[in-house]
Amino acid sequence: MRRAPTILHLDMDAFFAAAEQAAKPSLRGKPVVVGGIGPRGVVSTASYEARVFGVRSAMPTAQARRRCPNAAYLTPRFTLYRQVSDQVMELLHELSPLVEPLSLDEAFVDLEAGGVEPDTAAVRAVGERLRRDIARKTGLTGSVGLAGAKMLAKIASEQAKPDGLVVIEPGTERELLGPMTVRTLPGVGPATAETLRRAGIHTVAETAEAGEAELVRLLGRAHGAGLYAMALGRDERPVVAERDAKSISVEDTFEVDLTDRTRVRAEVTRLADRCVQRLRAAGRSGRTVVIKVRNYDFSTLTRSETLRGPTDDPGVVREAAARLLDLVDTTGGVRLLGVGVTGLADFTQEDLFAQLATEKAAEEEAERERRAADEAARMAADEPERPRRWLPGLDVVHDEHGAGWVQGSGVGRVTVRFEQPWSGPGRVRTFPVDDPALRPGEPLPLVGGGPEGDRKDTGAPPGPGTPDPAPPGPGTPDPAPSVPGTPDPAPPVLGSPDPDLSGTGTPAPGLPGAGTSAPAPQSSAPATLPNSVSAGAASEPGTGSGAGMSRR
DNA sequence: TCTGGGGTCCTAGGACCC
DNA sequence: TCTGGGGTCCTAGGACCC
Repeated sequence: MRRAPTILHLDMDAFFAAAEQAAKPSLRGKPVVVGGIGPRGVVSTASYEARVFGVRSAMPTAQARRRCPNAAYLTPRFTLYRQVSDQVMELLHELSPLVEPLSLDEAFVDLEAGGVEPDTAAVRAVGERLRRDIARKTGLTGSVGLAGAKMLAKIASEQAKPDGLVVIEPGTERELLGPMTVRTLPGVGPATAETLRRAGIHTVAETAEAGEAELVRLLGRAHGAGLYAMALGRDERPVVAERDAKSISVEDTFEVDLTDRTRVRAEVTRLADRCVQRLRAAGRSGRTVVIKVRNYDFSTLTRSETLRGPTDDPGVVREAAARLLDLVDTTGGVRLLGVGVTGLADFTQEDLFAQLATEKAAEEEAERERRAADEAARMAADEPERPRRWLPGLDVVHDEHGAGWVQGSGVGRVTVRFEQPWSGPGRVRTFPVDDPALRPGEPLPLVGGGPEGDRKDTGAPPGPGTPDPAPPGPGTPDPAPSVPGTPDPAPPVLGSPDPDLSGTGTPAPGLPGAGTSAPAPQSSAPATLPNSVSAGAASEPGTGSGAGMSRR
């Protein structure tokens, strides 16, 4: 606990939704919900306008739609969010070398390590300047908390929201925290709160009064002791820059539960490949392969297998995942599948043992065969060249009308609003979904684009050569002529009424699962056989879990 | 029309070793 | 031959966070 509030916590306000509003002028000041669009989607972020209607993060999107039918429901555009996040993180690094990102929109900064004078006036000035810089550079707002400890800085930024700054003066924390609910403390979720409630503990002050021994009894060693310290305002955790990832995983929830075992196997294979792609992109390899299965009744289980050495070989991960799947009964229907890798290392098996060129060549040959088999499997699993899915919110470019975004689609049509971050609200046009003039586009920068911004392919060419009779282009402050009466009298149905293009990039439901998914080719991977046999294997199929359709 | 996707950390039991 | 004790690895599950 420092004697000056030199730990800064930054939290961008309604980040995803705010970025969408900055990108899409017609949505400014209106309720916007970013998240899963499909029948099983959940809300990632709701704009403040949508929160008024009770829409919250983690709420099922279906429920959000009931509460706020007129909001724009948009699929997330992580490419954009990452770009903006990079800009923000860059600003933070100008303050100190010690920056600890918590997510795309949140980070701690150790101002003391950045040489900022350890007094309230100085850190406050730094915080305010940061907020101005963020607004100037990204067009978005962020809230800043300053305190002598991480936990308190985070609580401060929460209190500062939206678009504010709060300093917690060292020495005042116990008084401040005392009356707050235990849920304020980091690490206290629904389960812990319920345990504490049953013990008559509701506030932070009551948590402190309970004493460490009691908390440890209730919650276990680590959690109890940690919580007790937090309740006293004690938090010595240092700000740590860039930690290496410890696991990499991918998962998909299906719009309709999977029952066909062949299809389940094909999906696990796809997930294994996606997981390895990410693993390789990160330049890592992993030793333990994990699969995750969520059943129709939401019960969830994992199975894992530790290999003899780390691998980034797609075939090896696929085969391990397939073996693990064999341990699981999926007859009731599968809602979600996941594949992950843990025990990450920075090297691969080949680096260590494959100096021999012959071995290397064999490896590559096997790899080629796998890819071919893969391709065949994909064909067989009828995944034709990816039917174009116009998800609401995504960027598009039209040959004539330029850059815009998908407002909705269905019954063979797609509705696009043509506007850019720097334009006025744009107008809406509808096309056949297979209109060759319409292509997916790239996110446009929120700030600094614009007519003179010399963008290529934004479809907002400043000069001549804009055949559109009434393009909402630059210099045309045109407030959406097609929508008279400013506040969208009939807010276009955002999101899609059409079930077949809902969803999150998961395959369309109702595929006949015609997968004659080619059996994986010969493994030939002696270096990565399982090291141990799962102790639980014997008790697996048929018994307990299989029939366990109880609970809930 | 209930409940995403990507992570982290902790606990607990069994195996295995000394 | 009434049975220690610690340490590490592996597996499974759960809570929590954004």
